[in-house]
Amino acid sequence: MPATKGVFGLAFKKSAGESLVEDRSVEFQQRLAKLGQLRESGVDPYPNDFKPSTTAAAVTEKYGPLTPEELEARKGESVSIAGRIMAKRDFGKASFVQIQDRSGRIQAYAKKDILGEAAYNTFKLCDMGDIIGFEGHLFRTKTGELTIEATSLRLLAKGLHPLPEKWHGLSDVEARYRQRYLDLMVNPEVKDVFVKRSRIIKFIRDFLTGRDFMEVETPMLQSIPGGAAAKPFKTYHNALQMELYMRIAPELYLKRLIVAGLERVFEINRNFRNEGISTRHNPEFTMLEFYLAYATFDDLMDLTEEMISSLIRELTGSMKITYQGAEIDFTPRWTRISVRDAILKYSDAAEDIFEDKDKAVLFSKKLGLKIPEGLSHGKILTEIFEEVAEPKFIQPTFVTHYPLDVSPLSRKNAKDPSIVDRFELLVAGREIANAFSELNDPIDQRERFENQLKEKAAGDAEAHEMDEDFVRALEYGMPPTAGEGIGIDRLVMLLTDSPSIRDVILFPQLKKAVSQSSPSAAGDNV
RNA sequence: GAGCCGCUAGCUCAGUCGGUAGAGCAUCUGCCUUUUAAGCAGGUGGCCCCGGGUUCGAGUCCCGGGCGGCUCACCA
Repeated sequence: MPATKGVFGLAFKKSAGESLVEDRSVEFQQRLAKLGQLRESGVDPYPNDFKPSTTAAAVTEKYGPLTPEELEARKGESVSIAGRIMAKRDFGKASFVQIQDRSGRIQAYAKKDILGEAAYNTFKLCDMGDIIGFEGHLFRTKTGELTIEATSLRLLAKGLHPLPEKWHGLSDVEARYRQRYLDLMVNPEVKDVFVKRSRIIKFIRDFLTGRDFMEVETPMLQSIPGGAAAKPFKTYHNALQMELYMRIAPELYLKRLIVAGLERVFEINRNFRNEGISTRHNPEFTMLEFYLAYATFDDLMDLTEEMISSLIRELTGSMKITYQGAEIDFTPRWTRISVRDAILKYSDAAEDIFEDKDKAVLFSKKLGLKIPEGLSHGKILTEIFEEVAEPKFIQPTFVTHYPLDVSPLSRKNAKDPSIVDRFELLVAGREIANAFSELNDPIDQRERFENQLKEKAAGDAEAHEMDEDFVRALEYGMPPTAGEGIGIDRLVMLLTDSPSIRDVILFPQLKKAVSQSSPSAAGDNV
């Protein structure tokens, strides 16, 4: 009604300033008016003294199996629930509402006879999307639905925005990412993904601590961004007057802790890489890295197999998952194949490409690969591998023995110094884990860094930096160690059948939204 | 960075050949004390992403820009 809108719109303006009531939808104005009515009738629309006694799921579990007669007999048992109104079916002097809390939904029945005139009038001013709390006992409706009959009811937080549509939910992808709280509120399958993500991380944490690993946290702000080949984010510390980088990997710090004698450490935390964004890349992403002294990359293949297969059993009760239509079987033991054998198996390459760089260049050209001038032999072989073999590994596969010059931190193979004792775990054609026997020879490590510096000088922006303190740490002696990194986001994608990394990150990185509230923002963008 | 697609009411979407901007849900008013996307009747609600251009006339056609999605490139 226009008169009501005008009156309460004006009343609100006086107390809270004009900006809030301008440029808003009609429904926002209507809800503001209801807020005003509630305050005028002495109801605090945002109280904080209500404590629910239980949850929707717990109530359903406890009372769901009982017959209507049994429920009638237990009318004296009162429960209290708090949550958001997700549906409202109003009959005038009685009403059904669906209440959603963290556990799920349950129906409540509000009847004027029971609640009384004043409380029912307050309830009438509650809308879909408001948070309410109520107390009552259980009964079953004519249609058989377990329902709480409210004996008292309170508004706990007034919502001023209408909720997305009850049937289709929120499907606009951009809105889902920018307003993830709405996505989580109305799309239950989205919440399921993040519940699963939480369980996965907890499982891994328990798995490793159960094997005497210690969880640690190492610097995210680093003066030398090391441990991976990637472009870092740069930042500046004012008081220290120094440039810092967001870390691209924790590796070099975790290995310092191995030098220190911690022997078994892991970290689950964020890495930051200043690179492109895609369905598989977010600028910040979560990485598990763990290091185990007196072990080799062979040991880590066994450990990884055990960790991931038991994780999948725990999560699904089975050893198989479906990812984007492909069935993937994690039953051990997984295939193990070297980069060299994989190339020979999946292409018609001759063996001499591994000994003769010119032959490798020739073969890569035959494949149609664009190989920049000056690319090292090992990098060319890696490119060939990625082209011909990587997409073939749908089932979990350990690909071992990468070329030396793409692995500046790995231990050389004892028999063939052109390759390293390293593996990547590939699933659905994607890298899930990367691990190696760690290089602990400080002289060798220094030479590798120096080679990286040469590549950097030759134009490779992602070549590794020299880290003198890390080399010095190795000079004190690092026990023989194996280390591994697992991209948590990509693992979660796999286990939740999510096609995009944005589906498994709560707030994925997007460009700055064009402001809807300040008209001047359009000018700022030009 | 390139190509393709999208952007219309709070949400989900129509909008024909360029000719007065629509539906469902939500919301508002009235009725309704066991509903299940409750129902019945009647209303409100629009910077058609932004800026130019063509035209008597642009949501629609053309150009430029923004944001998003997908694919490719990049990212071992």
